[in-house]
Amino acid sequence: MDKSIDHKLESKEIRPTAMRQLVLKVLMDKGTAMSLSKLEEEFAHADKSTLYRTLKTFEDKKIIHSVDDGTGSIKYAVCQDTCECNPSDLHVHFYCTQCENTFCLTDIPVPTVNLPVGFSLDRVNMVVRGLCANCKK
Amino acid sequence: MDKSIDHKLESKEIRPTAMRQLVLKVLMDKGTAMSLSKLEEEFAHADKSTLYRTLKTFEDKKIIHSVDDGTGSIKYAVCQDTCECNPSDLHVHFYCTQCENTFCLTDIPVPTVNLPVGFSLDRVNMVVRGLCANCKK
DNA sequence: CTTGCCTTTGCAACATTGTTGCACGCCCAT
DNA sequence: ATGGGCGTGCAACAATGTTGCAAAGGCAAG
Repeated sequence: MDKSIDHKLESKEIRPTAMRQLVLKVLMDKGTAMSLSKLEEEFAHADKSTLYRTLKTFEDKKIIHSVDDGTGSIKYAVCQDTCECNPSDLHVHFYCTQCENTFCLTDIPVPTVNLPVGFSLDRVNMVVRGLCANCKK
Repeated sequence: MDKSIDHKLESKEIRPTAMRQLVLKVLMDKGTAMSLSKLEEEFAHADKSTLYRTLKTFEDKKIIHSVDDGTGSIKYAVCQDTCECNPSDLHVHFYCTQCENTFCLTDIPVPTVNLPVGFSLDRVNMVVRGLCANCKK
């Protein structure tokens, strides 16, 4: 198993079980955000609740973040190494309506908006829908 | 029944049934976006699927728009009179984590973002989470 | 090595939301 | 009045997310 996987897990104080190594590896290799059901397909033998709790653990420990892309199932993607999941770490996500992949546009921070007087900001979810570069051709 | 309700329905070619008049009235009076289950509470006697299809009809005919605020249930709010549900009509939504209301910030258009080369935009969902003016006090 | 504890896993059941098929009733136009 | 189309109500269902509980695994102290 990849050393960097173990290191990533241990650096966030997550015991590197076989399951967790595999899930993290798949998420890192995939490049796009994945849903729980997609992970279930990937590991045909793994149990749903195990995967579910694995994702929750990862999210709590901030090695992945969740995206609600409007498809009805929450997607998960690995955080940048420097990510602390603060508002300033938030980036725009892109959902391709054709290939149905959800991308992290890590280079594009969520624009700041001037909220009405009295409103305070905690977190922002911004998802752009459209066609990705591959599907647009 | 309010004349303006009927007029609104007919101007979008929706037959003004009693159910539809009531639902539209509640949505207009409420001020915040409502979910299907919230509507069910409002009309204790109405059937879920009727409400569901009423909302779908309204959405198709563009007198309401849907918001996925990340709570797991889709909310619906009446469109501005001038709204055609185009990208340029899109505004930011705000979800208050305390009172759990979802507001249309119709004055705040969704900021434009510079997508990576080759990506094309269809629609944007932008939801800010935090505390509203009422709950912040 | 064995024991005991804590964590992780697997199985099952469940809640919620959203969705659809079907039959009935209503209204309108012919 | 009557036939067709639309709207409604009931029921069942799919998908997603979530939890309780018991078994399996790893780790450390004895």
